Amino acid sequence: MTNKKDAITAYIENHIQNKLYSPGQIIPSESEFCRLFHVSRMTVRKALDELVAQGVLYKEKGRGTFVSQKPRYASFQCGYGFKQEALRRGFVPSTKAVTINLIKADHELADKLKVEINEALWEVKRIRCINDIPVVYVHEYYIYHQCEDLTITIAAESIYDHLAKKNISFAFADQRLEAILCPEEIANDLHISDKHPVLLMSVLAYMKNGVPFNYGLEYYVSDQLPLIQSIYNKNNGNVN
Amino acid sequence: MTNKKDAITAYIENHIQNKLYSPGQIIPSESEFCRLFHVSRMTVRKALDELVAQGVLYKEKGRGTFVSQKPRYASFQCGYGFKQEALRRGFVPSTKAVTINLIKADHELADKLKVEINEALWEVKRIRCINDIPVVYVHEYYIYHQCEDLTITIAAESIYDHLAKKNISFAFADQRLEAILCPEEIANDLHISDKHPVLLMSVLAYMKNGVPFNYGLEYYVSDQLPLIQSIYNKNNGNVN
DNA sequence: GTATATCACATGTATATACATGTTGTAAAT
DNA sequence: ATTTACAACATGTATATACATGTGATATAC
Repeated sequence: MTNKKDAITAYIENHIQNKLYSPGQIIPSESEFCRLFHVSRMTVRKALDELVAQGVLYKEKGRGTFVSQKPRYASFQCGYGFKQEALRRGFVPSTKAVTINLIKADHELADKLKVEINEALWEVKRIRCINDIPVVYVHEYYIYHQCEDLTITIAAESIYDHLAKKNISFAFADQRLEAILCPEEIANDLHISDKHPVLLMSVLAYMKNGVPFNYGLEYYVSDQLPLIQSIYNKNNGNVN
Repeated sequence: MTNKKDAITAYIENHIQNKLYSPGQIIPSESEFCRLFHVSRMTVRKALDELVAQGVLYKEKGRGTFVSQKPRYASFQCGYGFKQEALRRGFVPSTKAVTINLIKADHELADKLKVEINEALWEVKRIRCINDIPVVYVHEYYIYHQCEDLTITIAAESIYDHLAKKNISFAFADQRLEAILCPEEIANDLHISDKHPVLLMSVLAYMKNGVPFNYGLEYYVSDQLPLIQSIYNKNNGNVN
C-alpha cells in the first residue's frame, strides 16, 4: 500500500488525464478532499503542493485550486539518463560504437569530479541513437572506484541504471550549453558534416549529497532531436 | 515582520554563506531548530523542505540534514528575464536596436500564444548586451491587450518588470534548444559572421494559470555567454 | 570475539486544531 | 440603485501530538 498523499496526487493526475478535470477548471477545495479521502487537511495540502510545484495545478488564495493549462510536449527532455527519457517519450533508444577506457584524472577532470589528480576514471564514448538515427555523441567520465565492474555491455545499455543498483544516482546536475560546429572526428560518427552546428551540453551530475559522480560532454544533433526543457519560477508569479 | 518559516531559511542560508555550516556538514536536527526558534517541528520541516528542493540541503532518513556540496556557478541561467538575471550575476546588462511593431497573429503565433488569428500582437526585436558585448538577439511577441502601453523605452529596459506591475508574470516556461548557423540578417547585429553557430532558444512563457503571454526566439552567441542551468531530480536519488 | 537485541535519536507521515488573510456573493443601510 | 457590511468559504501559516521507520552506538548473550 502506498501513501495517503500519493493516493491523492494519483487521483488528481488521473482525473486530469481522463479529462474529468479540465485545464483552467477549479478542483474540489481542500476540505472537500478531506471528506473524500477521510484524511486531514495537511495531508491534502501536501498532495496539492506537490502538483503545484510540478506546474500541474495552481492556487489562488481565497478562491481555490485550478488545473494549469500548460500543454505537454511529447519531445525530449534531458537530464534523467538517455535511455529512460527516450523510453518515456515512446522512442526506441539504442547505443552504438561504445568504447570504455581506464584513464587517470588530469587537472581539469580532477577539478570537475572533485577527486585527486591521477585517480582512476572510466572514459566512456557512446553514440546514442533514436530509432536508429544517431542523435548524440557522448564523451563522459565516471569515477572508477564507484563502478569497478563497468563493461561494454553495461555501457551499451544504461550506466545510470547500473549505478542505481549501487545506490549512486542522479539528484541534480549543472548543465552548460553551447552551440559549436561539430568537431571532425565526431561528425563522422554522427553521419553529419563537420560544418554542421551541434549543441554541446557539458553535464556535471551530482548525488544527493552534492558529490559529483559523472562528467560528460554531449554533442546533440539538435535538428534531429530538439531538446525541450520546462522551467519553473520559484516565487510562482508573486509580485512584491 | 516576515514568516517564521522564512526566518529559519534565511538563518540557514546565512550560516552557509558565512561558512558556519560547511558543505557536507550535518546541521542541527529538526528538534533542535524547534528549541532554537521556539516553533513547532512542522514549521521547521517546511523551511528545510524548501532548501532541500533548491538543492541547498539534503536529508538522510534516520541520520540528519546536511549541507550540499553543490558548487555555485557565477554564470548565466536563463528564464527569469534577461535584466534581472544579468544583474544577479553581477553583469552590466544593456539593450540596443530596439524595434516594436504592432502585427496581427498568423496561424503559428495564434497557436503558440493561444489567441485568435489576427489578434493584435507586439513584435519586439532587441539586441541584449552584457558589458556592451552583444550576446543575444531576441525576436519575440507579446499579446497587445495585455500590454497596450508598451514603448521602446520600456522594451529597452525590461518588459518583464513592466508586465509584473500588471500582475502578468512568468510562472513557468517551455524551452526548445537548437544549434543553428546564425541567420544572415541577425549575424550583422550580433557582430559575428553568418557561418557562426548560435544557440537558438524558443521560449514560450506562461502565467501561473497556464495561459501563455510571451513567445520568443532567442539567438545566443554562446561562446560569449554560455548558458548554465541547474536541474533537479524529482525523486531525489531514491531507488526502488 | 562476535553476533544480537535494544535504545536513543533522526527523519517521514499523518491527525486535529486554531487563527490569519484574501475573495465573493448576499443582505442590510443609505 | 448604489454602497457597505458581513458571512461563508477559500487558501496560508502555525501549533501540538502520535506513531512509523531508518541509523548507529551500546550493552547483552552466546
